[in-house]
Amino acid sequence: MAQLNTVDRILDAAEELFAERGFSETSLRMITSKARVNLAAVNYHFGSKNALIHAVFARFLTPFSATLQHAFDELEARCEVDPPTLNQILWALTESAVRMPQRNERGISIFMRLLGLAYTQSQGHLRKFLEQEYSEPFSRFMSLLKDATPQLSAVDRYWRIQFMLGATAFTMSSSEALQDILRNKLGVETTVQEIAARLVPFLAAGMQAPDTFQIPSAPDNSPVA
Amino acid sequence: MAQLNTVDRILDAAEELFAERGFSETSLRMITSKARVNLAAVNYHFGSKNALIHAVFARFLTPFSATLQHAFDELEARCEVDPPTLNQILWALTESAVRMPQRNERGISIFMRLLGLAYTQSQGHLRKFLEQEYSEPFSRFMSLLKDATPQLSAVDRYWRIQFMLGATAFTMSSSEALQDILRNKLGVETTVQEIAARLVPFLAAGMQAPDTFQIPSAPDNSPVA
DNA sequence: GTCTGTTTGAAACATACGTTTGAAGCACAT
DNA sequence: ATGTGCTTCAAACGTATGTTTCAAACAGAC
Repeated sequence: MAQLNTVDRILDAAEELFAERGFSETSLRMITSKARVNLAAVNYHFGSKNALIHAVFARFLTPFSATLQHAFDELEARCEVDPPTLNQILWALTESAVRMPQRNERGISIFMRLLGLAYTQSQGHLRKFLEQEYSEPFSRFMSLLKDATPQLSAVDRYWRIQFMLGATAFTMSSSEALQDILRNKLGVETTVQEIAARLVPFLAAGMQAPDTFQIPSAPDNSPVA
Repeated sequence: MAQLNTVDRILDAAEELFAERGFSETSLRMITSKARVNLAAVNYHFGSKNALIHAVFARFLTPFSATLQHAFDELEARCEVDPPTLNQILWALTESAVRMPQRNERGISIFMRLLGLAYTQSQGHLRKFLEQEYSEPFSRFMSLLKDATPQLSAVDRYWRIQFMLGATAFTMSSSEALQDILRNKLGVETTVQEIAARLVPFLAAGMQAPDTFQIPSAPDNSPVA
């Protein structure tokens, strides 16, 4: 690995370790020793561990957010009259992610895994940070989705978006492990692009599924027959 | 809250706190003070924090596993010739979860959130514990899914199962937060049963989506249309 | 060379954690 | 009443964490 400055070395090490182990489970000492940097460097350059977490996210989220805005601009410009379709929106998102310049071949995996962790781990400060830093592309995505699925009620749409996010974040976040399993079991090689290519139709189909047809009733009978 | 014995008080408190904050972020001191129990009681009754985590899972997973096996038995008995359909399998799973006797009204939320955490926060010891304790119902579920989706290639099925798991684990693991957002934004109350009722059609539709229609190539052409 | 502002370094700090200890408390059979 | 086995308790232990300190090293300007 090239000899980078202290700040970047810390960010690289932190990014990788956070993605591997989560935030609370990664100590500053792990980060600084992986980065071959003095322990105090984190607090000197970033101020605190939480600020370092924010910086890790900002480093890839800020350019991604710009790329995404651009992709959405193009999309809306291309189809002036009708709103973009669900497939178009999802592909724009996917392509923006795939096209992001990666620091290494695992870039997308790490990227996705971190996003999943941001959602999943309870870190209140992170959620707050992401919400106030990147609310614009997010709500724009939501708004596009809304126009693309007018047949859905607001509540249905809300939940189905969560399902999409879940399938994506979860799969991508463990994509390396999943690719390994597939290689060992079926002898198949898979790229992240191919996973995305399988994911988008899945999501689109789920998003456009027929209405909820049944609510399970209250369980007043014995759980075992 | 009724005056239970020490072991149950610890399990109740731990379950709730783990679901709220995750495992690493929950200390034994939080647990014992919420349970109004001496700090040493955890190590006395369970041996270690990890063993306590296992016990929390075992308490609801063991009866759930039995319920599920029973539901699968019924399902296979009901349709002797044709294998159970995808919808039937998913509903059997959902109903088994919903019908589990709950300690309180948030029981299912906690239950689901813990399952989600088990997948995402994956503490190594937890994954190992779950795999060797509950591999049977899991592989049976996989096998049923295989028979229900003969039209899918093994690779497609594999990925789509991951997508389903992801959507489920992810949504359920943050179901309370998502319910809060929905309450504040749209003023809608949602039960876990309703989430499940929305999730199943989404999953079934995604699972049966038409074949992958396109693999994105090097990113210079537009994938849309 | 010397000064100046920035960055690194080794060490310590305060705090929180999981775990262990050993005495005290308790219920119950003898 | 006395002894016994299990449970609770306050206190301490050892370790790991995030953070701070302050001197040393460094780089660039004069």
